[in-house]
Amino acid sequence: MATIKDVAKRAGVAISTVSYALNGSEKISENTRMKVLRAAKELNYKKNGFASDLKRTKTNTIALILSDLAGPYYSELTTGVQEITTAYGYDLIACSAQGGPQSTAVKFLREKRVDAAIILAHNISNEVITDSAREGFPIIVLDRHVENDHVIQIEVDNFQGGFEATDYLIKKGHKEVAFISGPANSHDSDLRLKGYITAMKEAGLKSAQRWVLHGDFTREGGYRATKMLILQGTLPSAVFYGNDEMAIGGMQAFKEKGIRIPEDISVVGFDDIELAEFTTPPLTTIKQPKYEAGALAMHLILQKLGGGEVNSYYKVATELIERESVK
Amino acid sequence: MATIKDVAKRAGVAISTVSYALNGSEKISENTRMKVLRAAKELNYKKNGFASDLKRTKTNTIALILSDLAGPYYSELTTGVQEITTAYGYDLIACSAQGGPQSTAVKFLREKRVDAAIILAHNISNEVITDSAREGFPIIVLDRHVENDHVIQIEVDNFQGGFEATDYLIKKGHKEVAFISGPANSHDSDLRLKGYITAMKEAGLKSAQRWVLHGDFTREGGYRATKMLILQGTLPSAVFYGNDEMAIGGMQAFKEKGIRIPEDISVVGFDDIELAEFTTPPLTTIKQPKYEAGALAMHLILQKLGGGEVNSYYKVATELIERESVK
DNA sequence: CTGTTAGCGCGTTCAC
DNA sequence: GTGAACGCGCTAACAG
Repeated sequence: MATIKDVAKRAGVAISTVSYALNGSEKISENTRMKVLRAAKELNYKKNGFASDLKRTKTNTIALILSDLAGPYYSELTTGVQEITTAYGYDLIACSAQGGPQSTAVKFLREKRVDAAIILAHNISNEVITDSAREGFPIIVLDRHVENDHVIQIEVDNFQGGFEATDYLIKKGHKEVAFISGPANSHDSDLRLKGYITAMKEAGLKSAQRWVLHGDFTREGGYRATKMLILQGTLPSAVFYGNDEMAIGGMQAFKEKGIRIPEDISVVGFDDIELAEFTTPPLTTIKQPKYEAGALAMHLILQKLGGGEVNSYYKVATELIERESVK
Repeated sequence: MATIKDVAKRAGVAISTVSYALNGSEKISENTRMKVLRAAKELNYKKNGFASDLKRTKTNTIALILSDLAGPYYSELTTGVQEITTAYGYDLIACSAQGGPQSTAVKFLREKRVDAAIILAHNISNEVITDSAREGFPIIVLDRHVENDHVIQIEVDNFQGGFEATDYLIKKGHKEVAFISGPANSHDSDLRLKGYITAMKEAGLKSAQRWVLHGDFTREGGYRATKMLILQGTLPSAVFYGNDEMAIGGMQAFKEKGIRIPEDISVVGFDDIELAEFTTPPLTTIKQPKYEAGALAMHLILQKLGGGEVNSYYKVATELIERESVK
């Protein structure tokens, strides 16, 4: 691998001259620049990215940290982030938090391999985050709660979403609405549940214990929870699933028992994943404004990186997407 | 940010001692090690990733280059890559080739910011690839053709897949089969088309010009091509779409015209994307062995990195997934 | 065995 | 346009 030194030698100039010429500085004559460019080409010279990052103490790249590179993939969020990133000449890499403290994500965070990070991963500990957070290294966390001066939080309004879904069902005439929750430690699921309970209460309805079941945000979990619901004998008239994946699993369970949606039971999900549009029937759900969240995250990063001040907490609103799974 | 120097000072030892202690060298007494570790902790010391990469001239990370981080996302492929990567202690990052020569992907490739790369992006030029390829920097390209000694190719057997799909339709009794192609410059689409033509020919059937339509691998493109097909007046009895996205668009077009699948017309796709299972009716398609391709790619990289020799071309077989869109 | 010195790796940038 | 310091961590060689 040719280094800048080789180029300098070949072009017959100083190393610094090569650096200036290659980086488009004004102080180099057109003539010398050509010489340098030619030499670089002949040697197939490529600069070593680290060396330059090391010197600049800036990498110009932002990390998007996901719990698992292999999805479930938030393509809208990524789009939001990506558009802003490229518009401002930053680079974006995605890395996985799979593998705990050994994961790529943690390594990049700790070792300052990027200028800023957007974290959308529940499988990375708060400790790692607070530990890496510091002045001049903006970290944005999505949908989680981290107490730290240098961490900025963006949260989807899960409470409102839960409320909205339940309220919609109630307005449609449903009086007995079940809720299938996410995993026990999920902050999101908790808030959706609170929204559900509040809506029920405000409508003067009871959210009976036996109609709040436990799922885990997976299709399989939704399927199992729904089986249990069916086993209980009497069915509610509607089910609000904590997310779409579980709703899909649940619909599968109903289908197997010959329970029709929405004729026999109504179903609402949460997230509005791409699949939601393609289930039979298409799933009514609460859309998370992922694109907006992503774009906002990048905007905040740019502001911080530019030395500006921003708030440390943002909440983005959900939206009800009416399809055909509710009667 | 504390550096190794600060830690040395605080622990009252030399810089090299700190380095040895932190990297688990034998030559440091337990006592000193503790002192160093404590000092590092107190200062919240994190090593600077670049400095060490620079010295080692090795990053221990592999890049997965995608045409667009925001998908269409090959989650199975990623899984294949990811599993091997983590099993061997390498880091994996995904980056986008969106933005041409300015893209993150190109930068990482040229500037040697990773130890190896897997490229699954048609929007990156062959020139960039051959230009970056060199001894000791394994590059694997998926589903594309690059002439270079240092580039390893893995290709799905698109010809066989195209043949298989068409042959299946023929065996089901279809005599008039249309094909909707991908974009004009797509090598993949070309081979699928060749497979289609060969199957038709072998069965003694004509692949009439008007039944080979042009699409672009998008849902929208499939929709438009299908509209055109319908406009032509007489319908074939089956359509083989160059990929699933187009098939989904096409099914939409048929539905709008009241043409039933599979009663009135049969449909086969290609890829077996996740959605294929959820369309109405579920889509019969050709599955690409993405997981295997990803795992193979990583295995080859590890071998090359370990100094081994590998072939420069691999072909992986497709598989027909029968669902309900064919009569 | 412990710790130190010195120099490397490569590009950037300041002072001349 | 140039020389040299610098960024930061790693490691060989050497002294204690």
